[in-house]
Amino acid sequence: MHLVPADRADRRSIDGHRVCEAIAAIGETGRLRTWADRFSLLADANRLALLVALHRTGPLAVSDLAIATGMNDPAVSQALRLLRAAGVVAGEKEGRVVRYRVVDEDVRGLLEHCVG
Amino acid sequence: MHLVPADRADRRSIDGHRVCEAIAAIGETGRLRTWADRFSLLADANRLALLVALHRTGPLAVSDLAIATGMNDPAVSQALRLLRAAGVVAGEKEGRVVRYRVVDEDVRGLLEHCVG
DNA sequence: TGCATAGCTGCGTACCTGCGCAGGTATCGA
DNA sequence: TCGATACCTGCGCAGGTACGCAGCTATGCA
Repeated sequence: MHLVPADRADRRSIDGHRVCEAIAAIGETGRLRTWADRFSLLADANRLALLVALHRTGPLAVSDLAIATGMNDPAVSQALRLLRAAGVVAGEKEGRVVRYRVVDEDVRGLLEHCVG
Repeated sequence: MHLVPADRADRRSIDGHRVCEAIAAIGETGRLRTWADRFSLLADANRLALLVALHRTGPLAVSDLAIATGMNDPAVSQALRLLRAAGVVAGEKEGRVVRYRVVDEDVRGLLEHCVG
């Protein structure tokens, strides 16, 4: 196996065989980047609290989320905008109330995995 | 249930009952913060690549990790220092080579969960 | 038609993060 | 002993992030 790209083939390795194994383990970087972005969305305590609340309680309004988490309204709105842009949550407008819910299955899986 | 803290009890809620459910779902913020910190460690594509390589290949030297990921040596060293400080990886010195491995079981679980 | 409410947006600030560069320390071979 | 190697550290820069404040739009009620 010669999995080391040409631009770094001249570097001396401690164990070339294991380097190739590691490259194979890493696989395509695009997939890792996707997961890193996902983790990045969960890497903030406030956003994580919003997601856990939505995941376990079901659809919730923005101001209710603000009360539950102790955040300010605009902060909740901005966090939800970020999550919505990433396709993690979706909001449904009912009159002047917007109720959000988690729609990304991968994120649901992560939430289940960490907070049961 | 009156789970809304006194400092935000005056805010009007859309559905007070669901707010209390959400607060119960969030639970103690310390646990969420711990998980957010964990996710934060996986939220960088390079760090994630290092962890995946270590998880699936086993103990690896710093320069081999640098070759496998295409990172610079100091960047790998700094990333490993961060992960080591968080108790996620541990290094074992053999002569002038330091081989790292993943020691945090929760992180191992996450790595299994996302990249198999 | 007024007015309060629910939510969104723009902007500025303070903070954090990742990386490259230069230089330092420790170990091994000649 | 001398040099090369493997790794670590300090520093500075560029870029990103989260949040508060002020202001906006839209909906519903009296």
